[in-house]
Amino acid sequence: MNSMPILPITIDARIVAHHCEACSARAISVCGTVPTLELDQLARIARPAKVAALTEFITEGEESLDFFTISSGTARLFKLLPDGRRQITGFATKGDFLGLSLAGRFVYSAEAIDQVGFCRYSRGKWRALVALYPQMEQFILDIVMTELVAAQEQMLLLGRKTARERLASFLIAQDPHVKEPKLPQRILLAMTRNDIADYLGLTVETVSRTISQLRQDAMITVNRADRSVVILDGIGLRAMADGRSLN
Amino acid sequence: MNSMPILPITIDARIVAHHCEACSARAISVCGTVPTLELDQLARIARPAKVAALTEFITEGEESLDFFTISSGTARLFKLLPDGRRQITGFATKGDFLGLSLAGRFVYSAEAIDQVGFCRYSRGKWRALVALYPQMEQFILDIVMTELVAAQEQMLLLGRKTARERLASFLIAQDPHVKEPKLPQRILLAMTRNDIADYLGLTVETVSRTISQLRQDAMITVNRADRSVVILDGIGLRAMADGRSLN
DNA sequence: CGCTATCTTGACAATCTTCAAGGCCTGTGG
DNA sequence: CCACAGGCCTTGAAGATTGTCAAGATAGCG
Repeated sequence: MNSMPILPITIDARIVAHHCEACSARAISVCGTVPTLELDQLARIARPAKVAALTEFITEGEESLDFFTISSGTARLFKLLPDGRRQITGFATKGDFLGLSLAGRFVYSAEAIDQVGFCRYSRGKWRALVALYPQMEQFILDIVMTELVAAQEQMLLLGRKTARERLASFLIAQDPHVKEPKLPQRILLAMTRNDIADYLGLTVETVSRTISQLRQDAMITVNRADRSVVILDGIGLRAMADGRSLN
Repeated sequence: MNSMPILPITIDARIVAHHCEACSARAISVCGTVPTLELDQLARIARPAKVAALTEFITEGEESLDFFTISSGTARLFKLLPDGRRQITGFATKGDFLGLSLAGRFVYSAEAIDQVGFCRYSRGKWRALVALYPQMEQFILDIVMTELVAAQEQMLLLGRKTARERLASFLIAQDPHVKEPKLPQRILLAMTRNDIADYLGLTVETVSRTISQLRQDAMITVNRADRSVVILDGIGLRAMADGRSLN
């Protein structure tokens, strides 16, 4: 299936490894499982790239030759129906690992929301690397399991939550300080209202109206200029997200 | 974390292995990755059990001490909201592997629909076995990835498909002969209309009405006595499921 | 400074839900 | 063997949440 040997190349490893060593995504990505000393192995097969906003770099149904790890920016992952209905299955940011496939074909598309930096890896060469560093497989299993847990949570949201509950769930999940529901937290949203709608199984109008409601209820404030949201009532929003709210 | 050694027990392995060797689920389950000759290793840690219909054998949020493999019957996997709203995330049958957990707690509940047979495995002993048979980890990764693909497909269904499209998708997925859309196919449903509703993000009434519609449109026939459905127009149903149908 | 994207808001429509009642099937007991 | 009880399923009528269509507001960009 794969042919290129990854070992017998004899250029200076320190130079090759440089872009991986310096990569700020490494600490939180699969790349972190490769020991620093052997990072040149990874760097040799990583093909870094940068794409502009709105570039589709993974297309559902196409042959899945590569894996991707995101190093900067935000991408939306989505599935389409023939008439254009879109379901966003998730957003990918720094450190995320993309390229789930079935029978050699990608199962979703990925599009850059803003400028996105990523590394491509040929699946064949990647497999050879995983064989060398078994801890990578364990790490990937953890990633996939975490994603599966998130996917099931999203099924609950899409199948059973109201528009308000969906928005509350979404906003809380965007909050990087999820753990401490203290102080007002400011969230910067990379995605448009339309993206949020397609992620939550709603329309743009419903998203907009619901956000306005939450603002009127003094649970959040919104700044359209920089697409930021401040959570005023984290406790209340959390209760609403969990379906514990009265209305 | 785990302590019990799994190797030094000296009773006749052929006897211990018996219930695994004879198990009809082994061919399609993780258990199949353990070589037949070493099946006693697996049999020694497998704790077979049988539960009656409506027994909840996994509870969301409880400590996840065990894994499960289903050997017979059908179980529903679900998540609940505090007010009782339920989302069924999947159905498990012979060969399926259960017990996804996060931070040591189950992320969904599982309940027997009819009489369900399964094997329990302590997570600690299981890990020791996986260490011995690395192909098990690969197999588990494949399972989890397949489930993730299915979960994302279900997100598309829950977020963007109409009631008719949901029912069509569900019925097609139940058809064991999915590959060949020929001849009328008979499907035996283990679950109630209520289960189907909670799986598709609808109400019982909508499920019932939509099934009636499909019957009037001569796409299926339904037998309430044995809970069977016959697919008359597989092509049309498939088109509807994929969102290619006109109405 | 106007052009275009995105977002917001309003009025109306539709799908799906809710509430209610009746029918079907099974199993149990007289 | 038949009657009755209890699930489960189906159907109807009314209601509500969300979607659709349309127009206006705001902000970024040349």
